Amino acid sequence: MMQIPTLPPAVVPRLTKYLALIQQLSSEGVQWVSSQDLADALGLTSSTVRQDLSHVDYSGISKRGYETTGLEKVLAGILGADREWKTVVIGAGNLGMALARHEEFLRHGFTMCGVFDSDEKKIGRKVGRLTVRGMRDLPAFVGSEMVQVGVLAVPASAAQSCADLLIASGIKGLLNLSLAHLIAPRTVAVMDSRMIASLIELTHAITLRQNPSSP
Amino acid sequence: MMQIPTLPPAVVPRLTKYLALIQQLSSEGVQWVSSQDLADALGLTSSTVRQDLSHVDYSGISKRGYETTGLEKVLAGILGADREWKTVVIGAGNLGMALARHEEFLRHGFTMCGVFDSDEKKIGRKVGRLTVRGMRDLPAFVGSEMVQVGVLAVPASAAQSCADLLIASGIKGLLNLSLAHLIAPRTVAVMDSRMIASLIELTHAITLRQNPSSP
DNA sequence: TTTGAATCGTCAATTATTTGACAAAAGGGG
DNA sequence: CCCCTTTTGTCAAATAATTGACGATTCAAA
Repeated sequence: MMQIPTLPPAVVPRLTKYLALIQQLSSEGVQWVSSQDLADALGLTSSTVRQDLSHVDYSGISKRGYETTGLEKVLAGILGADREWKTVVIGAGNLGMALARHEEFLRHGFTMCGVFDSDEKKIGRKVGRLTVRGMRDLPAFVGSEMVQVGVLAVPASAAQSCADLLIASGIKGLLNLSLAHLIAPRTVAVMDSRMIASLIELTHAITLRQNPSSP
Repeated sequence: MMQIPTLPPAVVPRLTKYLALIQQLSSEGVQWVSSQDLADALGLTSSTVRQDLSHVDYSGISKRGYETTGLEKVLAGILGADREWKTVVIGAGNLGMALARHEEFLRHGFTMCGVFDSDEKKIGRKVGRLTVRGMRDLPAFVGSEMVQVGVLAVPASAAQSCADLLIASGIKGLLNLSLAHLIAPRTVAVMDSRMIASLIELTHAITLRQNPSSP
């Protein structure tokens, strides 16, 4: 079985950046990429890139760098980006509906197989080739369809209760798009991708830059 | 003028979490919150919370903790969450349209004042009370409306060129929702909130948890 | 074949972050 | 009023992340 050593937490987000960039490069026909190339493109030092890639079971070659196709394959394997992931969206508001139709997800291996909402009025609506279902159907659906990933596109106030239902249904991982902090057992992975929080960090950064005491 | 000392990078994302939680608590009528309360709710240690808040010009009181309304105000000031931010969305696909209508943005002070797309066929479509405009109108619009924030909801391949146009138009900050890495001058703040990248980190975490060598 | 330049892998030094510890402050009960 | 408990603010220790340095390797050109 393939080795998957635990990586330092700071490394994982950068591996996703390397993978994204290398996928682009290899699709453009680039065959070799050096740690310096990656660093320049991503605003890092080449030392950081080499240190990160030392955690990965793939060797570069002096004077050439890393072969894009090989490194792409290894990174995708470590990150799980070489598999299909059955995914449901919770919340059929503007955001949830848009995500259910977002082709980018499919392109990266996330197969949207259901959209759920607690609002009776939304049940039955069409979203692309899917139909909005009620929350009460969720546990059976996740169980029978072997859904692994749930995307929470619900208001912060509903996020924890939706998460609890998904967890009880046997979901493996949650992507939280709400501003709420989710509590989950260690057996379930949770990642936050909170646009509002990012926007607030952004306005902090803007304020700093406009302030004379900034660096 | 208000002090805005530069904060350690690791602290800022946590301040947004404290703010979100305290806003919820104070709306529920909670008047005092201790570092331990915050830590428990967010999965941190109370030491980290106190260390973080020591960067902030606001004192707690022994035996009580921090007053929610006061701390909320100070955090909001530091993070820029007490102001209005004129915002445009670039990209009128599923995601861009959904974001333009997302009430959560407005509720947090981000006033959507324009949606832009390079696709001629999309120009003129209605998005709530807004109308999709062409990219060529963007520079004049950003300038005359004093738009400060741009949200990039375009494919990775178009992200950098859209960013360049926004930067040339005088935008102050960018929220990048694409998988691409953006390059910008230091005068323009950039934050990434890449759902696909988060999903890939999530599948890595799921894979780890299913692997016997995991912690 | 030898030399020179580019680039890797790794180690050690530096810098940053998180944690634990505790004196001082504040409130409440006797 | 004094003591006991809770909780802050801060310091120093422990841990983690990043960077710089350099020998080893590889390729290409002389």
